[in-house]
Amino acid sequence: MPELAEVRYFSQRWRPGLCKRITRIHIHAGKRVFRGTQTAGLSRSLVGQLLGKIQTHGKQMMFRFGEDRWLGVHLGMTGRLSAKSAAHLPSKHDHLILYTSRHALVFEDPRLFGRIRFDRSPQPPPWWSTLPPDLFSRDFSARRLKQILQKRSRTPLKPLLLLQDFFPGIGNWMADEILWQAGLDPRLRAGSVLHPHAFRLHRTIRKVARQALATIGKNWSDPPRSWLFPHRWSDGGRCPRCRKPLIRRPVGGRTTCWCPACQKATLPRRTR
DNA sequence: CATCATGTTATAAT
DNA sequence: CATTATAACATGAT
Repeated sequence: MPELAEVRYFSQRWRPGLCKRITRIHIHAGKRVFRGTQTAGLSRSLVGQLLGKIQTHGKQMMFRFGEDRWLGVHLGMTGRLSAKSAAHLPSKHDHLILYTSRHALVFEDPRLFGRIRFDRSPQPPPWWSTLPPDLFSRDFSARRLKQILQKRSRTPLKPLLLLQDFFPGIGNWMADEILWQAGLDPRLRAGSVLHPHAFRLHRTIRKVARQALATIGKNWSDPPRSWLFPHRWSDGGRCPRCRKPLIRRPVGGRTTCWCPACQKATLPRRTR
Protein backbone atom coordinates (compact mmCIF):
# COMPACT_ATOMS: atom_id res chain seq x y z
CA MET A 1 0.00 0.00 0.00
CA PRO A 2 2.48 2.68 1.02
CA GLU A 3 4.08 4.94 -1.59
CA LEU A 4 5.29 8.52 -1.27
CA ALA A 5 2.00 10.02 -0.08
CA GLU A 6 0.88 7.10 2.06
CA VAL A 7 4.25 7.08 3.79
CA ARG A 8 3.93 10.81 4.53
CA TYR A 9 0.44 10.22 5.89
CA PHE A 10 1.52 7.37 8.16
CA SER A 11 4.55 9.30 9.41
CA GLN A 12 2.14 11.94 10.70
CA ARG A 13 0.15 9.34 12.65
CA TRP A 14 3.00 9.40 15.15
CA ARG A 15 2.83 13.18 15.62
CA PRO A 16 1.04 12.85 18.96
CA GLY A 17 4.35 11.51 20.23
CA LEU A 18 6.39 14.58 19.25
CA CYS A 19 8.25 16.10 22.19
CA LYS A 20 6.93 13.28 24.37
CA ARG A 21 8.99 10.87 26.44
CA ILE A 22 9.04 7.17 25.71
CA THR A 23 8.02 5.31 28.86
CA ARG A 24 8.32 1.75 27.62
CA ILE A 25 8.37 -0.24 24.39
CA HIS A 26 7.02 -3.50 23.08
CA ILE A 27 8.83 -5.45 20.35
CA HIS A 28 8.50 -8.72 18.51
CA ALA A 29 12.23 -9.34 18.48
CA GLY A 30 13.37 -11.88 15.92
CA LYS A 31 10.69 -10.94 13.40
CA ARG A 32 11.86 -10.30 9.89
CA VAL A 33 11.19 -6.55 10.14
CA PHE A 34 14.21 -6.23 12.47
CA ARG A 35 16.62 -7.93 10.04
CA GLY A 36 20.05 -6.34 10.29
CA THR A 37 19.20 -4.48 13.48
CA GLN A 38 20.21 -5.36 17.01
CA THR A 39 17.06 -5.50 19.14
CA ALA A 40 18.72 -6.45 22.41
CA GLY A 41 19.41 -2.91 23.62
CA LEU A 42 16.54 -1.20 21.85
CA SER A 43 14.43 -0.69 24.96
CA ARG A 44 17.35 0.74 26.93
CA SER A 45 18.19 3.06 24.01
CA LEU A 46 14.70 4.49 23.58
CA VAL A 47 13.01 4.52 26.99
CA GLY A 48 13.43 7.90 28.62
CA GLN A 49 14.12 9.67 25.31
CA LEU A 50 12.02 12.40 23.66
CA LEU A 51 10.74 12.00 20.10
CA GLY A 52 12.26 15.11 18.55
CA LYS A 53 11.79 14.97 14.81
CA ILE A 54 9.79 13.15 12.10
CA GLN A 55 11.03 13.07 8.51
CA THR A 56 10.20 11.21 5.32
CA HIS A 57 12.17 10.70 2.12
CA GLY A 58 10.41 8.73 -0.57
CA LYS A 59 9.24 5.55 1.15
CA GLN A 60 11.70 5.96 4.03
CA MET A 61 10.82 7.43 7.42
CA MET A 62 13.14 8.67 10.14
CA PHE A 63 12.28 9.37 13.77
CA ARG A 64 14.93 11.12 15.87
CA PHE A 65 15.04 10.57 19.61
CA GLY A 66 17.11 12.85 21.81
CA GLU A 67 20.05 14.21 19.87
CA ASP A 68 21.71 11.06 18.60
CA ARG A 69 19.21 8.19 18.25
CA TRP A 70 17.68 7.39 14.90
CA LEU A 71 14.79 5.03 14.28
CA GLY A 72 14.30 4.23 10.58
CA VAL A 73 10.99 2.75 9.40
CA HIS A 74 10.05 1.28 6.03
CA LEU A 75 6.47 0.08 5.61
CA GLY A 76 7.12 -2.54 2.94
CA MET A 77 3.90 -3.75 1.35
CA THR A 78 1.51 -3.90 4.31
CA GLY A 79 3.06 -1.78 7.05
CA ARG A 80 1.13 0.98 8.85
CA LEU A 81 1.71 3.42 11.66
CA SER A 82 -0.97 4.53 14.09
CA ALA A 83 -1.39 6.17 17.47
CA LYS A 84 -3.60 4.37 19.93
CA SER A 85 -4.42 5.05 23.56
CA ALA A 86 -1.77 4.29 26.18
CA ALA A 87 -3.87 1.31 27.23
CA HIS A 88 -3.46 -0.36 23.83
CA LEU A 89 -2.53 -4.01 24.11
CA PRO A 90 -0.20 -5.46 21.47
CA SER A 91 -1.96 -7.47 18.81
CA LYS A 92 -0.56 -10.16 16.58
CA HIS A 93 1.16 -7.95 14.00
CA ASP A 94 2.20 -5.05 16.26
CA HIS A 95 5.93 -5.61 15.94
CA LEU A 96 6.99 -2.34 17.57
CA ILE A 97 5.06 -0.14 20.00
CA LEU A 98 6.47 2.99 21.62
CA TYR A 99 4.47 4.02 24.67
CA THR A 100 4.27 7.57 26.01
CA SER A 101 2.18 8.63 28.98
CA ARG A 102 -0.81 9.28 26.69
CA HIS A 103 -0.29 7.19 23.55
CA ALA A 104 0.86 3.96 22.01
CA LEU A 105 2.75 4.56 18.75
CA VAL A 106 2.18 1.36 16.81
CA PHE A 107 4.04 -0.17 13.87
CA GLU A 108 2.12 -3.09 12.42
CA ASP A 109 3.00 -5.19 9.39
CA PRO A 110 1.31 -8.56 8.76
CA ARG A 111 3.38 -9.43 5.73
CA LEU A 112 6.73 -8.50 7.31
CA PHE A 113 8.24 -6.88 4.21
CA GLY A 114 8.71 -3.68 6.20
CA ARG A 115 11.85 -2.82 8.10
CA ILE A 116 12.87 -1.16 11.35
CA ARG A 117 16.41 0.14 11.86
CA PHE A 118 18.07 1.78 14.80
CA ASP A 119 21.32 3.70 15.01
CA ARG A 120 23.00 5.76 17.69
CA SER A 121 25.40 8.36 16.30
CA PRO A 122 25.83 12.16 16.32
CA GLN A 123 24.89 12.37 12.64
CA PRO A 124 22.09 10.53 10.83
CA PRO A 125 23.17 7.04 9.70
CA PRO A 126 24.67 6.54 6.23
CA TRP A 127 21.64 4.77 4.73
CA TRP A 128 19.65 7.96 5.39
CA SER A 129 22.22 10.55 4.38
CA THR A 130 23.02 8.83 1.06
CA LEU A 131 19.45 8.72 -0.26
CA PRO A 132 19.06 9.95 -3.86
CA PRO A 133 17.64 13.42 -4.67
CA ASP A 134 13.97 13.57 -3.78
CA LEU A 135 11.42 14.30 -6.49
CA PHE A 136 11.08 17.98 -5.54
CA SER A 137 14.75 18.84 -5.14
CA ARG A 138 16.74 20.99 -7.58
CA ASP A 139 18.89 17.95 -8.30
CA PHE A 140 15.92 16.00 -9.61
CA SER A 141 16.06 17.98 -12.83
CA ALA A 142 14.87 17.27 -16.36
CA ARG A 143 18.56 16.85 -17.22
CA ARG A 144 18.92 14.17 -14.56
CA LEU A 145 15.82 12.40 -15.83
CA LYS A 146 17.22 12.37 -19.35
CA GLN A 147 20.46 10.87 -18.04
CA ILE A 148 18.49 8.15 -16.25
CA LEU A 149 16.48 7.39 -19.40
CA GLN A 150 19.72 6.96 -21.35
CA LYS A 151 21.52 4.95 -18.68
CA ARG A 152 18.62 2.47 -18.45
CA SER A 153 17.66 2.78 -22.09
CA ARG A 154 16.49 -0.86 -22.52
CA THR A 155 14.25 -0.87 -19.45
CA PRO A 156 10.51 -0.35 -19.99
CA LEU A 157 9.19 2.83 -18.40
CA LYS A 158 7.04 1.03 -15.84
CA PRO A 159 9.77 -0.91 -14.04
CA LEU A 160 12.11 2.05 -14.46
CA LEU A 161 9.85 4.35 -12.47
CA LEU A 162 9.78 1.79 -9.65
CA LEU A 163 13.56 2.02 -9.08
CA GLN A 164 13.98 3.80 -5.78
CA ASP A 165 17.57 4.80 -6.54
CA PHE A 166 16.18 7.11 -9.19
CA PHE A 167 12.58 7.85 -8.25
CA PRO A 168 12.32 7.68 -4.46
CA GLY A 169 8.72 7.22 -3.36
CA ILE A 170 7.17 6.16 -6.66
CA GLY A 171 5.30 2.85 -6.39
CA ASN A 172 2.90 0.85 -8.48
CA TRP A 173 -0.11 3.16 -8.56
CA MET A 174 1.96 6.35 -8.91
CA ALA A 175 3.91 4.91 -11.84
CA ASP A 176 0.69 4.00 -13.64
CA GLU A 177 -0.78 7.42 -12.90
CA ILE A 178 2.31 9.26 -14.14
CA LEU A 179 2.53 7.30 -17.39
CA TRP A 180 -1.18 7.73 -18.04
CA GLN A 181 -1.03 11.48 -17.42
CA ALA A 182 2.09 11.78 -19.56
CA GLY A 183 0.49 9.77 -22.39
CA LEU A 184 3.28 7.16 -22.47
CA ASP A 185 2.83 3.39 -22.85
CA PRO A 186 4.33 1.60 -19.81
CA ARG A 187 6.12 -0.86 -22.13
CA LEU A 188 8.07 1.89 -23.93
CA ARG A 189 11.85 1.52 -23.60
CA ALA A 190 13.34 4.37 -21.62
CA GLY A 191 15.83 5.13 -24.36
CA SER A 192 13.07 5.99 -26.81
CA VAL A 193 11.76 8.81 -24.64
CA LEU A 194 13.41 11.98 -25.91
CA HIS A 195 12.56 15.64 -25.94
CA PRO A 196 9.80 16.81 -25.61
CA HIS A 197 8.41 13.66 -24.01
CA ALA A 198 11.19 13.42 -21.46
CA PHE A 199 10.51 16.98 -20.37
CA ARG A 200 6.81 16.25 -20.13
CA LEU A 201 7.50 13.12 -18.08
CA HIS A 202 9.57 15.18 -15.65
CA ARG A 203 6.75 17.68 -15.18
CA THR A 204 4.20 14.91 -14.73
CA ILE A 205 6.26 13.12 -12.07
CA ARG A 206 6.35 16.29 -9.99
CA LYS A 207 2.69 17.09 -10.59
CA VAL A 208 1.46 13.66 -9.51
CA ALA A 209 3.77 13.58 -6.50
CA ARG A 210 2.72 17.06 -5.40
CA GLN A 211 -1.00 16.39 -5.66
CA ALA A 212 -0.74 12.98 -4.04
CA LEU A 213 0.93 14.61 -1.03
CA ALA A 214 -1.77 17.31 -0.93
CA THR A 215 -4.58 14.74 -0.81
CA ILE A 216 -3.61 11.26 0.42
CA GLY A 217 -0.51 12.54 2.18
CA LYS A 218 -2.39 15.23 4.06
CA ASN A 219 -5.54 13.47 5.27
CA TRP A 220 -6.05 10.33 3.11
CA SER A 221 -8.56 12.21 0.94
CA ASP A 222 -9.09 11.00 -2.62
CA PRO A 223 -7.07 12.30 -5.56
CA PRO A 224 -9.17 13.95 -8.32
CA ARG A 225 -11.80 11.80 -10.07
CA SER A 226 -10.16 12.86 -13.32
CA TRP A 227 -7.09 10.77 -12.40
CA LEU A 228 -6.55 7.17 -13.43
CA PHE A 229 -6.24 6.30 -9.72
CA PRO A 230 -9.94 5.63 -8.89
CA HIS A 231 -10.52 3.64 -12.09
CA ARG A 232 -7.53 1.37 -12.33
CA TRP A 233 -8.45 -1.49 -9.99
CA SER A 234 -12.01 -2.33 -10.88
CA ASP A 235 -12.62 -4.75 -13.72
CA GLY A 236 -14.25 -3.04 -16.64
CA GLY A 237 -12.68 0.28 -15.71
CA ARG A 238 -12.70 2.95 -18.39
CA CYS A 239 -10.24 5.69 -19.19
CA PRO A 240 -11.52 8.88 -17.54
CA ARG A 241 -10.20 10.85 -20.51
CA CYS A 242 -11.51 8.93 -23.56
CA ARG A 243 -13.92 6.42 -21.91
CA LYS A 244 -12.35 3.45 -23.70
CA PRO A 245 -11.71 0.24 -21.69
CA LEU A 246 -8.49 0.18 -19.68
CA ILE A 247 -5.97 -2.65 -20.01
CA ARG A 248 -4.58 -4.44 -16.94
CA ARG A 249 -1.58 -6.73 -17.49
CA PRO A 250 1.84 -7.36 -15.97
CA VAL A 251 4.68 -5.15 -17.19
CA GLY A 252 8.10 -5.77 -15.68
CA GLY A 253 6.54 -8.31 -13.34
CA ARG A 254 4.00 -5.93 -11.79
CA THR A 255 0.31 -5.49 -12.56
CA THR A 256 -0.03 -2.40 -14.70
CA CYS A 257 -3.06 -0.47 -15.88
CA TRP A 258 -3.09 1.76 -18.92
CA CYS A 259 -5.24 3.19 -21.71
CA PRO A 260 -4.23 1.79 -25.11
CA ALA A 261 -5.79 4.77 -26.87
CA CYS A 262 -4.27 7.60 -24.81
CA GLN A 263 -0.80 6.18 -24.13
CA LYS A 264 1.57 6.10 -27.07
CA ALA A 265 3.45 2.88 -27.75
CA THR A 266 5.79 4.50 -30.27
CA LEU A 267 7.26 7.96 -30.26
CA PRO A 268 8.39 10.11 -33.18
CA ARG A 269 12.10 10.76 -33.39
CA ARG A 270 13.36 14.08 -32.20
CA THR A 271 12.90 16.67 -34.95
CA ARG A 272 16.27 18.36 -34.50
C1' DC B 1 -7.71 -24.77 -3.17
C1' DA B 2 -5.69 -21.13 -6.44
C1' DT B 3 -4.60 -16.46 -7.33
C1' DC B 4 -3.30 -11.94 -6.22
C1' DA B 5 -1.39 -8.08 -3.42
C1' DT B 6 0.40 0.08 -3.81
C1' DG B 7 7.93 -3.54 -2.13
C1' DT B 8 12.66 -4.87 -2.06
C1' DT B 9 16.54 -7.69 -3.01
C1' DA B 10 19.47 -11.83 -3.98
C1' DT B 11 20.66 -14.30 -7.80
C1' DA B 12 20.72 -15.55 -12.64
C1' DA B 13 21.08 -14.25 -17.29
C1' DT B 14 22.53 -11.18 -20.95
C1' DC C 1 31.66 -5.14 -14.87
C1' DA C 2 26.91 -2.98 -15.88
C1' DT C 3 22.34 -3.78 -16.98
C1' DT C 4 18.12 -6.48 -17.07
C1' DA C 5 14.95 -10.35 -15.66
C1' DT C 6 13.15 -13.47 -12.36
C1' DA C 7 12.28 -15.67 -7.93
C1' DA C 8 11.73 -15.34 -3.24
C1' DC C 9 10.27 -13.36 0.93
C1' DA C 10 5.27 -14.13 4.63
C1' DT C 11 0.62 -13.44 5.21
C1' DG C 12 -4.12 -12.23 4.33
C1' DA C 13 -7.97 -11.28 1.15
C1' DT C 14 -10.84 -12.89 -2.50
